Amino acid sequence: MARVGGDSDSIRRQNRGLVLDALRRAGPLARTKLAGETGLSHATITAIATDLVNQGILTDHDQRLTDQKGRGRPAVRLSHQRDIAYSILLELEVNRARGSLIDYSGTLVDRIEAELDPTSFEIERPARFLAAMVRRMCARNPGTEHKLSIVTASVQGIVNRAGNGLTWSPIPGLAGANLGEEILSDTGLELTIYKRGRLLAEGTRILFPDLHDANVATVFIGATIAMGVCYRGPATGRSEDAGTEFGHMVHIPNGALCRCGTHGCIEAYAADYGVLRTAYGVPATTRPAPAVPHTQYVQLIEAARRGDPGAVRAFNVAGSAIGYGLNRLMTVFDPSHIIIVGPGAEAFPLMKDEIESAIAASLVGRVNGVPQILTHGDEQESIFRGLQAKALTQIDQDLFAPLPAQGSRSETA
Amino acid sequence: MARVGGDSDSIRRQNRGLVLDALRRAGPLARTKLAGETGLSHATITAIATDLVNQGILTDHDQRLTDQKGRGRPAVRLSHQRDIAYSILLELEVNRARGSLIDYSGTLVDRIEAELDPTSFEIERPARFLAAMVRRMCARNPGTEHKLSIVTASVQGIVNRAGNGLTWSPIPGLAGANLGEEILSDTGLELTIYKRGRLLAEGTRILFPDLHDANVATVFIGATIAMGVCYRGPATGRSEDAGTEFGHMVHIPNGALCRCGTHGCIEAYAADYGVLRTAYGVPATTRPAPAVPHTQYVQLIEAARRGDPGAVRAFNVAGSAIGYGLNRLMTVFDPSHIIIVGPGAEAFPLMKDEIESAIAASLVGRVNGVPQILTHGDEQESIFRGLQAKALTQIDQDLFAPLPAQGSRSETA
DNA sequence: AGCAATTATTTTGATGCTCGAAAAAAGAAG
DNA sequence: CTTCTTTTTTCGAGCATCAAAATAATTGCT
Repeated sequence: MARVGGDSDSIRRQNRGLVLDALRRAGPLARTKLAGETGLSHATITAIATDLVNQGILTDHDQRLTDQKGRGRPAVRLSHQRDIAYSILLELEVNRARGSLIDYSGTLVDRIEAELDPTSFEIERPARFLAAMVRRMCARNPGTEHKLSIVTASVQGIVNRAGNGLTWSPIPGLAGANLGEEILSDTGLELTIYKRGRLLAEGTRILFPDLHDANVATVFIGATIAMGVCYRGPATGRSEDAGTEFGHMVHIPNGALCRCGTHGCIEAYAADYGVLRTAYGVPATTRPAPAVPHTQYVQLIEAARRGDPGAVRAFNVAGSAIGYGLNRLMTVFDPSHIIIVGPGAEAFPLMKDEIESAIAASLVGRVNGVPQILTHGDEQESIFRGLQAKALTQIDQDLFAPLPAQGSRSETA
Repeated sequence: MARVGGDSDSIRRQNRGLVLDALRRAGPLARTKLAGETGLSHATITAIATDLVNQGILTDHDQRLTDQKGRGRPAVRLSHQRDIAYSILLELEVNRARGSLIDYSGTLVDRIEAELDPTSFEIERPARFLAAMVRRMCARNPGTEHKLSIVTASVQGIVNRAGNGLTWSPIPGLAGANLGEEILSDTGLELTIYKRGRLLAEGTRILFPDLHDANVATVFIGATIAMGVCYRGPATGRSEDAGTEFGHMVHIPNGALCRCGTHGCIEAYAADYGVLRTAYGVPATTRPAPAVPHTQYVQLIEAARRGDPGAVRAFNVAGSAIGYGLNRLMTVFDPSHIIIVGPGAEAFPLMKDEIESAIAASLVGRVNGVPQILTHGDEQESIFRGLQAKALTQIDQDLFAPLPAQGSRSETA
């Protein structure tokens, strides 16, 4: 029952967090700028910076180089000490896996890519597969293995309450496994799992800096339909982000068959396989193909642009499914902006009218207006950025949380 | 851009908030218990308590009375000083308005009830009507007017971004008015507006203490359909609550006509007027009646219990609308519990099967299971409790935020 | 009645973090 | 070589917390 009482320790953590966070967002900064950015006094910044530099978390080495213009003592810019910590980012998707080793500044150090097929995780348990990836990257980059503080993964599916595994996933063989514990016992490393849609939202927002303070829903349209939301609390000022199962919101009860086995999901109408099914008049009860070649989807977009009636109709149906989904979402979360990412961004003009009219057919859409809709094709970049931001923030917190100061053993001896 | 840096002031506020909050939740407590409850040290509790008692916010007068059993120095219990502040709670609904004057301990001091009809706010501007209510209660309770620190209101409809008015409301004549500013300029009092569904959720959760740490969706079923959610952040530990426009989520595109003017809203199938329309075979395009007598709704429940086919079917349709709404909600917010409040709680057994099968027809429902569904008939109590909790918490924060200590003017003189 | 035991609260001294103001540092300009 | 400007550090307080010791207020026992 005991609540956490604030003490001078929590405030130190908070202010150090502020400093590290400001450096993440704005790049290398001089102490004076940091004071302005964080709202702390110069004296405090000096104290914190000295501490962090002594601990090897920050460095002010050779940062005085550039844009020294006017007179006065030149500013020394602080930046993250790149080699104090490393992190591995794992991206899992239906047909590919990618591992990235980044340093504490966020710079990519090494990368492994692998193809997956439906049997991959029958042959080798997912945790073993990922552990092998981690080990291989450590081996290729000597000196990193002891400084590897965190492993994060992007996954598709429904994450369990504990956050260490999946209760369902479109990736065959991935669900059920308690990835977190298995990897921990295998490699000794903590794994943090994030839903892909959530990272997509977080990462895309980073790419649209103007939307930093906005409520945004990010929709991925491609082989699946996914969504994440970024919410900025009006009173608390706190920013939260979350993944959703938007793609599996029921659009039409007992409707078209979805890959997940349910009937009538938005995905079954708006993902690539759904659009193709509609376009070619394949019965909506037909089991979806495992994967649609990218070129086929692009060709369909071309056909619709040329006015091919079947293709046009297929994108109208998809737009309507997405639009009604957004219409329904808006009763719970009313975003000021919607961003469409992934291959479907190309097809947005073909779906725009249907989406907007479906939104306008709801009370909230009518009263608050249709949110502004933006597009961004490259979803891989978003996911990587999101994962990177999550990992680095978590390292920041881990690093300054447990350190009492330097020279703590002289006290106990 | 400047962030808020933590300082000793913020930590004082936080810890005082902890103390006041613990007393709200657990009633009068001795300093020792308070230390255990808040996690603060005894020394700190003494300092804070002394301060708050000196400021007249808390009192330890005559609280030693009861359950003194064992030996040792008897505990002195602290409680809120009842007459240091008062608050007025306004509840606005389609056909009634209620004002309650409560003291700082939350005790009801006075109450005014009034009936509303569709022309009420044509005759008198809503803000004037409410201001008159406030003034009348102050006049009837001498000594309160200078101690009235806050006015809160429960409203139905869509609250604007600024949070001081409504952009739409089912209460005729209420939307558009900038209630907050009008009341401020009329009475000099700050008005805080809360969506009724949100209070319903917050208040109902207070009535189910076991659900304090759960994610709950509270659905009101009656003359309208409303919903609020209480979310407990897994990582942050922060608890948030929010209102939704669940009742106006589109169930069937271009479906039955809703009171809001849109077609196909859940409300149009599941609110009292919707159920009656279905039961008596009235065309779904018929304009809804302004109000349904409570007895008529109860009679329909009775009829369905007896097995009357039209009535049974009407509740099945309603259950299906609500169930698919929950099904869709769960893609965005996955509650562990659902609470049904209001007149419709009585009809829950008639809708249970439809609701649960609709939830089970979604991926999330299938994978994570159907949430536990509870009922609670009295929605008035929930709203009052929610409003009370909001008002008192806000007073707590206002009271200890701006006070630098006592005797601050001797410094400046 | 008087003293020991027990539990609640307050006092005391120390710690840790912040802040404002003043001082020191590091060049640029003249 | 001196003066000016801007950045960074130092210094002395202020303030809220905590642990431990002291004090207060009762009950129970002799």
